[in-house]
Amino acid sequence: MSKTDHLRNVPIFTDLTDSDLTKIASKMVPRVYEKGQMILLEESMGETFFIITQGAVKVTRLSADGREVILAILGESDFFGEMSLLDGEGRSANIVANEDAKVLTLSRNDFLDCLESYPKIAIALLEELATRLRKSDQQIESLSLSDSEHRIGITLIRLAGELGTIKQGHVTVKNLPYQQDIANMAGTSRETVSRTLKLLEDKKLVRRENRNLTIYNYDAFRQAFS
Amino acid sequence: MSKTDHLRNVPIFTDLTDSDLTKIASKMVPRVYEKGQMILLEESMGETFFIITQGAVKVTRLSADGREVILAILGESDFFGEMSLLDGEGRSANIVANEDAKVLTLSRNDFLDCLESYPKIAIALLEELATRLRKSDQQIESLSLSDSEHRIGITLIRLAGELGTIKQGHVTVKNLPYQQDIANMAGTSRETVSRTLKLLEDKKLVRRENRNLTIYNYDAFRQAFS
DNA sequence: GTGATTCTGTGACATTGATCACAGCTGGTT
DNA sequence: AACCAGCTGTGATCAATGTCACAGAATCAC
Repeated sequence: MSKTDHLRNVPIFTDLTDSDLTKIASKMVPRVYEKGQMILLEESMGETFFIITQGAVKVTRLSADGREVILAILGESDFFGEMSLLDGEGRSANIVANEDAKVLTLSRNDFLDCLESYPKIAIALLEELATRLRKSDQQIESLSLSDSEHRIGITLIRLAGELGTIKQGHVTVKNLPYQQDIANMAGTSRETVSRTLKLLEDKKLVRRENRNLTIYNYDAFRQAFS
Repeated sequence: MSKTDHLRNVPIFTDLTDSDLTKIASKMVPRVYEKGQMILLEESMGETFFIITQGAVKVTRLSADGREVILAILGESDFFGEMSLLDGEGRSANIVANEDAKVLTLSRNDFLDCLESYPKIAIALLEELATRLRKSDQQIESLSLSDSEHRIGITLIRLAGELGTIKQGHVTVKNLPYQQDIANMAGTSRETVSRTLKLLEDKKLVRRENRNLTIYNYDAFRQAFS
């Protein structure tokens, strides 16, 4: 797939004409990362905008004593790095390649030029940030009010939305993240995730085989946990 | 103060000329709310953009069983309502007047027109949303990793930032919110807030008298809790 | 000022879920 | 096949904190 084709799939660029896309694509520089490699470090100054063309990354924050919170897992056609370009603050999160990943990058100036030249991009980006803010608010609610079973359920829903494929009402997440990562997303411990997954399986809400997880009745599951 | 004067203080409008401001101001309709009055209900469709000219509001989400999370307390020159205008989803939060409040409102269409006509507004708004997202991420981290004492400390810092006044290194928050509200911001219980405030007072980190709270050494306090 | 209402302080108790410890699996490598 | 590393399952323990109960303050309304 050409750079331009990749850009077409990115929500904030969908409104543009092919010639505009090509113009932007010409400014983007591809990069490749291996699984586990750090893409961006907290504290460093943000100077680049990234679009994922292949693979997945995780967005994390680390506490002083090394514990990790996973804020999001991003996949193909998702983008990141826009935050510090927009408000000029330093990075607030680390980005690590969760699998081998390819990205396209845009420099700070080119990114800001895009925003000025194509108001539609700015508006689409506003839309995207609004959606993310909404998800964050949900996350804050669930961390504040829910017990671990619910938080893990909500996390599975998030994962299903990001990584799953729907087939006649049930969703399958292939290559489920490790329990430790699920725990870091749900704000709980690895052991609790282990126990809770078994519990959900006993309740016939999900099935696991190998590294895949199936939510039997996605709608009912969402009903029950949100 | 005239409508135009109020607008000038709002971050997303600061880059505009007086004549532009006046044009926008002419489209804004003032409204008044009494303390405790509901301004926006979750689930209703978002059709209005609000700017606070006086007083304060709280942004909350409610769980099924009636418990409340306070996502933010907004004061003069803050705005809200933009989220569902941007992404077209329903409201995700309730807004309640926390004290008697005056606001200016702008209809959905006028708001979107503004964004199209004045790209600077869109960019300033992007900046603001990026900042909010950053705060949400911090909040998620602290809910995931910190114990109740730290979460309450961080909440006091938030309140100091929103409502406090700095004077030679120590910050005073006049009219501290009720402990129940602090608890709902910090994701803990009212009783724990009571005990923790006393603890912080015993440690000589804060002082309380009447409804005011003083953080003795704001910088050190932030150091200790973030 | 008196009473009513709402907020705050504090002890006792119950419960959730973190942590520790270790055994069992699984998948990749030589 | 044998090994190793990293992931997962599971019991035991225990601390943090939510919940309940009630008394004492503060504030409000008349």
